[in-house]
Amino acid sequence: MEEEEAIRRSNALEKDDIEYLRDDILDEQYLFEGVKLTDAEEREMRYKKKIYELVKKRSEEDETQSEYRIPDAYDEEGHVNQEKRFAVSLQRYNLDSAGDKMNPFAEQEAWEEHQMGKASLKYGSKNKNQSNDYEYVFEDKIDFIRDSVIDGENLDELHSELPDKSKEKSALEMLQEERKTLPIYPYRDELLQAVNEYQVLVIVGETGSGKTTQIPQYLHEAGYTKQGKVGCTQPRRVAAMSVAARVSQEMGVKLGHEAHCTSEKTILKYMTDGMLLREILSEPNLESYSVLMVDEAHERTLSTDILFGLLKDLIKFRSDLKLLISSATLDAEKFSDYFGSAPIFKIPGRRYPVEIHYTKAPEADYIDAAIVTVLQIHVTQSPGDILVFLTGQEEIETADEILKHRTRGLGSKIAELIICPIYANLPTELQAKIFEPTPEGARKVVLATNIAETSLTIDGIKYVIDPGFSKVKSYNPRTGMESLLVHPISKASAMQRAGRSGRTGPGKCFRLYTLHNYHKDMDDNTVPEIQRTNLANVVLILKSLGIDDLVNFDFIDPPPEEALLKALELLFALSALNKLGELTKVGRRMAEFPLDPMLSKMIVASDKDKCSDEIITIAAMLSVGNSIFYRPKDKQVHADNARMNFHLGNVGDHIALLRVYNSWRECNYSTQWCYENYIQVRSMKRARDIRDQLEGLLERVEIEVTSNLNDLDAIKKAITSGFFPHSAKLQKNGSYWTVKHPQRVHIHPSSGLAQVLPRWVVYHELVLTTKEYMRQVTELKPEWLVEIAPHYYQLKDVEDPISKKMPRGAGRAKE
DNA sequence: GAGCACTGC
Repeated sequence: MEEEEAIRRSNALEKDDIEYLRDDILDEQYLFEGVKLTDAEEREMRYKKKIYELVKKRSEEDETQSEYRIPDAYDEEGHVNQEKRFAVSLQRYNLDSAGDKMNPFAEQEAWEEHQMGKASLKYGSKNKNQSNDYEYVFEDKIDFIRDSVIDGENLDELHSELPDKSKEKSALEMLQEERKTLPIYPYRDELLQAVNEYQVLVIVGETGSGKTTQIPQYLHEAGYTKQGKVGCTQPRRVAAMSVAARVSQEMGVKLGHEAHCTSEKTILKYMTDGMLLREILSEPNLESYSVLMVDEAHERTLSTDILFGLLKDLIKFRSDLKLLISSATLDAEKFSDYFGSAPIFKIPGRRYPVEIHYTKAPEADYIDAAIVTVLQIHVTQSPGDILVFLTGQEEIETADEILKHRTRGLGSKIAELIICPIYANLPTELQAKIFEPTPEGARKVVLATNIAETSLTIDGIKYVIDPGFSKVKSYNPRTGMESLLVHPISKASAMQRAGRSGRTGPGKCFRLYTLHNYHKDMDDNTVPEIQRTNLANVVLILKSLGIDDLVNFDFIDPPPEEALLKALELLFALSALNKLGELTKVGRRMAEFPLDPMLSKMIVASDKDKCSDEIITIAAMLSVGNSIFYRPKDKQVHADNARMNFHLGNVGDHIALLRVYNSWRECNYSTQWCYENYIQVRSMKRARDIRDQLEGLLERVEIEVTSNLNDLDAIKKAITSGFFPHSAKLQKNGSYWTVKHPQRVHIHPSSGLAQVLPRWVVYHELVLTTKEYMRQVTELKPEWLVEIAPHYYQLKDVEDPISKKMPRGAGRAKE
């Protein structure tokens, strides 16, 4: 009976299932060797082995090649470059596949060998492998070598000087007591003296030293706020807001008065770096400030880099302005050099030691390696949660599935493993799961993107698994194409990731690459954003500040000259600059909007077509990005159907976005409506915020808010006024050819027009993934191009040889 | 018929 059933089931097995099955057997044998199984468990195991043997035997008969899981392709712009991935792991992979060709059953043999090894390990050899230098976390698949320990800092204080909560104290007094326990407190007077003495100071302080909350308060206490505000910039909005809230609590004032926000009385202001940048536009000398602190400068955001250039110049004219640059250790010298050898002031952080482990040999499949490592930690290491860094949503979903599968069925034999995925596009309700405390006896494993590297901290993490990759946005100024590619992280990122394990106690970090990889294949620092992004917006801001010689602007790291020229070229085409490179009236109006120039131009142009109301909605929706539609893996069909409702009539993606927003507004910004239509509430709220802001700005540039919803052509024309450089023409084979700077592109499959293929389109952006895709596409009448941008398009550009052969409308699906 | 790290205005 059991035999027959096994044969029947083995016939139905897919390749993936076989791998799962084998993994199950291996897991089970490894994890529970020596543990007495119940009868049922033993039967189950016997049964699984039977199926596996049957499948194995059959595959031998078929003489099929055994398959090794190939590491994900590392795509480069336009092609796949395997070599560029960690060379060593590649080497190993090549060796393996060479072996494959000679022996199609290599994998099966390896499995048998493995089983043999198991038998001998049982009798004691396991322990012999362990020594102090080599810590074998598991002998099975991945060997780790303990390499170093990042020392903890300032720990005595942490234990001894906690505030005495036994005495009766007011909340404010308690907060004041707590302030004194921060690592920065003993350095207060020394720091103030240094600020007094030098105009620019580089402050090096680990997270947890209290620098962000305390330094502005110290400056206030020392009287700097009598001459002007103390401003402090953060790369992220949430950080700025939460710090402001904390500080106003400590100062015993209401948020928005003494700390943060805009009123006359504001003395401490926490803001994003982008906000300060825009403030310089209206107040070039920043007269209302006496001190500026650029926090988290090592993150090198686009705005931080621009601020550096502007502030370096500004302090020459404002000798009374104090500048503090706060950074993590690695970049401090560089900042100091840039600001004329400014002194560096070091503040210890509050961190526990972290042990760093490297793999002994490179791992070709890092997802698999990460999963194995999770299971090993779970079985062999003391309690504490695990954080795994992966590159994207898809990887996280895959890892989630495999982990669930592998732990299922183990039931009560191992402690519970709670799997929590986290990435930016995950709906908020699901994100909350990672902050729930782990129940007694269970262990939490967080599968995260880079979001966990800087943007959020999770308590209770003791183990970090770092495969060493992340997705990096890059920009090709020649083609104007953006791409999001998997790339090895920098050493600085690796340190940051490791540090995430030592926040609440001593931690361990398992790096799924070798020490050799770390030294040879990883850059010291991540390439700053300014060198891998579209600079159109930056150039417009600098131009409106009267900075004309951009090539010689004092960037701390200059962007590629080609990117600057491309940006100038675009601004000229949009009529924001004249032939002399001077800002025009249109350009001045555009600069008022905190958007990419093509979006700003679209808004400014909407005045003419009397559809500014619709256009600012579209601009807001486009700025939110591609996180409007929610498409869970198990409900893709429903989600796609819901999405197509907004595309009825093949109106194009821009109008579809407008319909989404208007429908949401009509039902009173209902959350329920979002759920029903597979729309992300969070993104919609953000779109609403941006839209409100844009509406306010319309008034400033004296554009009336007018609605022209019935004339879709007017709306499309306004879109074209901003995006005419992004036009493309259909080719016979269904691909498109961009009109200027010709290259082959395709409509992204998520577009409502992907099946429709209009002859002419205007697109929002080009992205390179598996192909060159246009994302957010709307149909266009070619004569508009000549009408709207006669300086850019001539009749010959839009003459359409196809149209002479095909009647109008051919090549399109029925509407 | 593909796939999207993060952030900001």
